[in-house]
Amino acid sequence: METRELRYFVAVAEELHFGRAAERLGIAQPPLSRAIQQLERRMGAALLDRTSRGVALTEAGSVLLREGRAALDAVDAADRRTRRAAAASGRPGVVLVTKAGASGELLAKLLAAYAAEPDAVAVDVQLCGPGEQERWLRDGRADVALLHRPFDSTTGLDTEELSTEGQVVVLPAGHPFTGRSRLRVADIAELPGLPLPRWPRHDGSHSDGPGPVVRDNTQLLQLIALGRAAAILPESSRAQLRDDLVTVPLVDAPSVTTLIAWPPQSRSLAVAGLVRAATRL
Amino acid sequence: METRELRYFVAVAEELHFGRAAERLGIAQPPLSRAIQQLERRMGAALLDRTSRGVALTEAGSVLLREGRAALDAVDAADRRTRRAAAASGRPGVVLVTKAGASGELLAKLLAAYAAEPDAVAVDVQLCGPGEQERWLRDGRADVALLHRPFDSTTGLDTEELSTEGQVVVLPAGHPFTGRSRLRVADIAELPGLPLPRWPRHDGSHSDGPGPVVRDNTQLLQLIALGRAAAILPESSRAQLRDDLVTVPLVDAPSVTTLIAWPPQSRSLAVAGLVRAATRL
DNA sequence: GGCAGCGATACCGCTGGGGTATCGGCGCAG
DNA sequence: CTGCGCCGATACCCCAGCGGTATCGCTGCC
Repeated sequence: METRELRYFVAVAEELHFGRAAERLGIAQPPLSRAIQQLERRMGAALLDRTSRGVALTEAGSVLLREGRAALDAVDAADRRTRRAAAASGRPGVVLVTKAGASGELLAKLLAAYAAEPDAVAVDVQLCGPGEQERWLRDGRADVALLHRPFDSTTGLDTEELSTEGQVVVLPAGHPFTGRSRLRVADIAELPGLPLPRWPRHDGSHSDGPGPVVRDNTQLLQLIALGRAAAILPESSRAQLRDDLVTVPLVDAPSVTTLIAWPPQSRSLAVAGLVRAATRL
Repeated sequence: METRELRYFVAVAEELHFGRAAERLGIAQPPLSRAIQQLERRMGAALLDRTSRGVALTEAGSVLLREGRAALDAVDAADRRTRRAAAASGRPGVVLVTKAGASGELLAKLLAAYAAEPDAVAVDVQLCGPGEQERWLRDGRADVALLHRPFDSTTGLDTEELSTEGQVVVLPAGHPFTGRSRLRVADIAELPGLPLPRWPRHDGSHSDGPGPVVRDNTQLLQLIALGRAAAILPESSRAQLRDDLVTVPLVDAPSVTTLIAWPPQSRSLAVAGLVRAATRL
């Protein structure tokens, strides 16, 4: 199976429409139809159910969609990491990715501790959207990541736990609850007029609910300051809050664990050094 | 990057010889030279150092070898799992792989417990050589495996611990040590005339040493019975020993943990059921 | 019944992958 | 030092197959 065929199939399986998939791939529709037919013939299996009004995945097709995405990520990773190894030949570097606005203090300490090691190399810090770190590791854009359990999935990655912390409720200054010394999750559910915000899912859609839609942390904090929302964040994010916001510990919220993670087949000395520095913090 | 190019490169990188690689790939040598040159041009990086007497990997080349193998495994996995999904359409099955001659009793209990579940599907049990389970999971030949820490690597797999046991020394009946109630690792080192056997490595080579070379368990047990070797095995393997062999507990050997493992992106209900049954044992 | 949307088919041109023959460089035996 | 053998690169040819345009056949809908 060639990666070209896989890319074509994944495009059709995602769009469920040959025309749109062809456009996305930058080719005409007939060659795409032919390529998928040929793939099905070679696999000896129907991957798509064609009706005259569109396309649906068969059971085998949905297996190939899931496995094919993973395979394409692995191929992309091979490509990117090879190019990086070639470009950085001589003075290698390592790419660390983390969610914007999380674990800032810990990251600073980690970078300082690692830089003090004798064989330290340059660390390129990249920020990405929530939940994207795993993808960055799997497709080779990054070599090592900081993740946060239970928000990020760690399946298929090697990890080391770094720290655990509780969560706090973030409220606008002056809110009646700001006098409390502690809150419970049940209290939040009925926070008068302060719904929790809704983040976009990976596909761009949103869950139903009353909360305002936010895209980044600045929006979130602004909405809280305006008295339109509340939020639940890890304790450590208090350091970055504007002073018109108040936090109250949330005693029964799940605690947040920060982990350092890397792709399992990584044999890089630099990644090993970072992990060592991180566990010694 | 196409899988064809990757397969070509991996072949050359493994053989370090264009002629042999071409033969292995079933093509002539000149197209192979051209394909590798084209790959290097497209990657913008030298992957091989050619001398007139052979070939060596550059730094970027060894990165591509490691990452490329992983990518090809992922592509193979997509292919195999799709074919299996298509072939088994309607009544799905699941492939479990384990080392021959290990954890037999536990496996039997697991299969019985799983078969008793309401939505159980057929389980195809495959046996493979030591240390090969990980590969079977990664390239799609199997869906779930029984592994043994610390012998098998679990990097890149999701796992659940099932049981932990000590190890015993296996001796021929009549050996002076068979009277002992316990032994230490230091005692084994100087077992008079009974060296530990040597297993072949993945590449077919052997470590140096006095022990006889063995390829499977039957050979091993026969050699022990003949008084030519001793072995260290997990306690549970006592059940399968011939009665001309005697075991003595080894009190300071690392304990052996049996785990159930599956590929991280697995979303199969059957695998989930097996894992559930296993953890409930 | 006509039309619009969608995937399949027919046909064509040309890129590029694979083959054979041969070259050029280097280590080595004599 | 010279001739030979080994190895990868180059030259050149052929055709499989990919991509393009034009069109068909089916189906749901106004």
